[in-house]
Amino acid sequence: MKEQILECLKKAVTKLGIDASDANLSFPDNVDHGDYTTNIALISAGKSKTNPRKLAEEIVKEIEIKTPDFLESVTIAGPGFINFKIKEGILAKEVVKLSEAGDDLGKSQTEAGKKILIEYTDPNTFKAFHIGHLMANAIGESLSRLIECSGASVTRLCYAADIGLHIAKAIWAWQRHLNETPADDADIIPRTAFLGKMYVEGTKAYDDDPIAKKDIDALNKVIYDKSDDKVMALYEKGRKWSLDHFELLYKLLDTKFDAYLYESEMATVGLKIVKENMSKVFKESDGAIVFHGEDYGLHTRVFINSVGLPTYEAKDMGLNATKFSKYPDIDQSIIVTASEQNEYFKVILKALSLFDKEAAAKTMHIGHGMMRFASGKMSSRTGNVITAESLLADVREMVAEKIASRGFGEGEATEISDIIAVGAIKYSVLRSAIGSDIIFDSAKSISFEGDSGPYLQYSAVRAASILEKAKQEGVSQTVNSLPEKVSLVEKLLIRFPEIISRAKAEYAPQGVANYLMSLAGAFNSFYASQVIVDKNDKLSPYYVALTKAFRQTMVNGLWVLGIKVPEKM
RNA sequence: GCCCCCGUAGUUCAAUGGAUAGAACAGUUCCGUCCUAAGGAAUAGAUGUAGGUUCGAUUCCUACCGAGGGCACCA
Repeated sequence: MKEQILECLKKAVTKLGIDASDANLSFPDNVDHGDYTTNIALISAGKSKTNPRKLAEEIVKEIEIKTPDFLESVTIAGPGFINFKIKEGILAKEVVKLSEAGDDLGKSQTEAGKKILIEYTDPNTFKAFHIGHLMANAIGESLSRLIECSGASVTRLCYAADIGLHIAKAIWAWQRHLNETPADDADIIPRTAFLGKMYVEGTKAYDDDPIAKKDIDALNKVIYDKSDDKVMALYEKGRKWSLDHFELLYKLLDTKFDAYLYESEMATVGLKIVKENMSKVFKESDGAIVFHGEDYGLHTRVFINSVGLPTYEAKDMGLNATKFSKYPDIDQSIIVTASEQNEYFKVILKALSLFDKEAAAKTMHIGHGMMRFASGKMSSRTGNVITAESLLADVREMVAEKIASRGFGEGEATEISDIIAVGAIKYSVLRSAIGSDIIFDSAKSISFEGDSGPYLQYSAVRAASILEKAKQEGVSQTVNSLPEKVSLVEKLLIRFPEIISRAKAEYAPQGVANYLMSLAGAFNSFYASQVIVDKNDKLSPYYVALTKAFRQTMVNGLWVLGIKVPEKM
């Protein structure tokens, strides 16, 4: 319908000598204004210095020569907006169609055939998987799903830091606490917690004690060179513990990576690339190999340090090359990290563009905000972090208390608690613009009411329970009568595909989150205002279809956010 | 010092340059024979300051104030 209105609008303005490329249709903020609106008269009146309302009148006159028959009215409002109202009966018919759509609702094929690589989460072995990683994962997963909705195929990559100074710090401390090493068959959480503690201790020693610093730097080289079996045994053990733990979390968070890349594998290839491009891109400076970003309005960064080890920068060069050699036919490579790396990635992409223009053009960095405490930044260096594990445990416990009186079996209760806890956490991340920081105080700041994940899940669950009742009461599946008037629910439902495609175009999952909130709110008002399942009401089959369309839209929309809907809650 | 981001109700967040700046939480009131009250209805409350561009600015530009991030051998 949108296409038909737009075409009709374009025809009308072209006749009046207005550039049709300015023609646009959007959703008015207030649904009373109509289903679609255009500000074309305002735009072109500005250009040609004419009266916008008068111009709008002329446009409407042109449109009215042959108005599409599904339109109720075309009116002018405010300073010169042209509002299109679709006949309510048509909207109702449209919703009945939506109720039969299923899992494809909201999906398109506009990007079919495209291959997209997306890297996110990027945890560090030997360090805690904290709520910042959880945030990164929620955002990356949602972006992946938005892209999948456009028909493109998505390859999810996880790049784990498993080499570098942070690990030398942890192992240095570990060597001093060998007798405290947890057993391999101990629970995974205390094992990785031990590693995190070692990291904090090693970092402190590195900063405070010059001798320890020297030892740790030397140990770092030993790890890169794999020159000491005892050290490597600790390294392998700790690395495996961390990776095993991450895997458990991915499962809980409903992320499935297609491939894992490790920093340790990028060192050699990264060194090689930097050395190959020494003259034109990288330069020697104080014994290190650097890229002079200043020449491009950026800042200088070290790619190979003065003892010949690749820094994160060089390894990123290797990572990038590996991505394009492993997946030669990709159209786009997206990297999602915290926004503290925004400037860093500008430098990296500039350097890359100087020797591989095509790869640089296909690569995009998306910076997401950071989880912060009201008192300041989280820091895994000092151990001032909340681990994903502890947040999940706290939130799960809050959910468990809420559902305790509902008589679920133990297994069922655990499953429901997981789904709701993860939903509550992910929603609290995804409801905001991804670039902005989130102030996080404690699990108490995760909401279960109002603008929250559980509110959305609850609305969908309640809709499911209505559908169940309709089945039991034998309300007819075929819709024979349609209402003359529709509610806000119908008007919002038909927007869903456009909401998804816009969120995808802008890499903005919060557009979906905000939409689902409005939709759920509209449905809950509708739910409260009338009985949906009623055998004596001839409109009941229609209301049931509406509920079905609502339920499916919620399920699909929440899927985009990486949030599951439980059977009951 | 230089560069980048951000300042919206008491709080946490929305708002492709457009119409009366939306929600939620907290506050004050209501709604329990009804499909799950994690719900619904009502009420009060906000664009840091000063300019500029524009028919129109929360949105763009400038300055100031305030808060964050980044700036050489960490990741």
